[in-house]
Amino acid sequence: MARPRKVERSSVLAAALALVDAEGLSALTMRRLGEALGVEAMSLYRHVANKEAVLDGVHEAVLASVEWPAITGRWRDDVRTAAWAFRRALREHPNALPLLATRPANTAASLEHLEQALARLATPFPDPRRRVQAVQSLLALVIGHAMIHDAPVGTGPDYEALDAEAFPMLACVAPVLSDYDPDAELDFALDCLMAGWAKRRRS
Amino acid sequence: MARPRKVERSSVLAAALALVDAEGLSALTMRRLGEALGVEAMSLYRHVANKEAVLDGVHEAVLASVEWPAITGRWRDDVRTAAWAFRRALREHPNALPLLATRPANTAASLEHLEQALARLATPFPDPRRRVQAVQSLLALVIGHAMIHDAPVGTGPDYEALDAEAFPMLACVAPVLSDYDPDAELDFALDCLMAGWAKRRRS
DNA sequence: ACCTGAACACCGTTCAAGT
DNA sequence: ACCTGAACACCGTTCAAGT
Repeated sequence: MARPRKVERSSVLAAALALVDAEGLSALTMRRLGEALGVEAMSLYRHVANKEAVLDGVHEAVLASVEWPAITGRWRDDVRTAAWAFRRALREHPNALPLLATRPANTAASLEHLEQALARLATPFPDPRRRVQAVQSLLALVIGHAMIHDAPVGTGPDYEALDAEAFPMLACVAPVLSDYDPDAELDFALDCLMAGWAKRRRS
Repeated sequence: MARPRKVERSSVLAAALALVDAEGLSALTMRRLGEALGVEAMSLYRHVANKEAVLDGVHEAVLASVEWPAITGRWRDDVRTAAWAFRRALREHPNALPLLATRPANTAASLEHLEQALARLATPFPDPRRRVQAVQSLLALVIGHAMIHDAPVGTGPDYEALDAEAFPMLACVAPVLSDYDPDAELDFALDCLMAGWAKRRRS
């Protein structure tokens, strides 16, 4: 592949993310990563501690790729645009999603990520505990949404052909699944969550 | 380990889940799985197509382990108890969480899972499209919540020691993080989401 | 019919050796 | 200082051979 010579930590992690995006997590091996950088696998150990550190770096790179929109002061807008910015970043790297379930959140990128999200919730949640609960709920919703909808396609279930006796509820909603819009789903979920927040605020 | 002789698909998958629970996904190898069953690795290929099929089976086993509570007809109660039943099942198998991001949802267990969740939402959401949006939001929230809170501990960030200049929002909420209750967070999120649903219903 | 041994093409990682 | 070759202990998987 490329031949950047002058290998360093940042270029190793960039190559790792590119490899994951292009061919999936299982394609990320030290040997293939070295190959992408025009270097033998063993050379990588000069720049990263081990493969775990590479995975941590990929996780961090994904979080760092979120482009946080400017804060306007209208909290509903700010929460919505921030959620979409996060969702967009995850959509760029669907193959990296499993890392969100295995990497502990103690990197600089993780902290910055949480910092940015918290900043959008200071207005509706003056109480710090509620604010943390709200920010984690919001992030959980976006992460879960990405998990459900960005899985490697494979062959999705054939909802037309399923057994209506065994799965009556699924059969009932099957017609809407043929042209289902995941983005509308997230918008709806954000609407509902924020409506609940607003209601809590008033009471 | 054990010596069940009479190896079959179901016992292979049960052993696989036990191995994942005990030592993590990376410990799940065909050789170790065979060892746990008192058999050589190659024998497993008589019962499962390949390792992918084992991972699919583990995923399915986790979904199938959800103990859906009976439906009472009070939809708020039913949604809440169902969400907690799902959350409890995920908590039993934190090491299997990454599989939720990689396995396509076309197994019998996946369909049954969705069927059960949909059944709790028929009352508040007579419209099928809204019902699907709501069910996916609910599942996304629980999945994301598990991802955020059930990660292999490692060393969480030391919120006491972080740079208050660089992360003012985190510094502000740091005091509440020392005794933070993830369960309360999910309850709060469910409250808010369902309050939003109720409001939508009225309008 | 079911299990195994040997084999192949891969892994992550170490370490002495090269420049 | 940085990279490499050879090596070790592992992988998933195939297939002919055993019982």
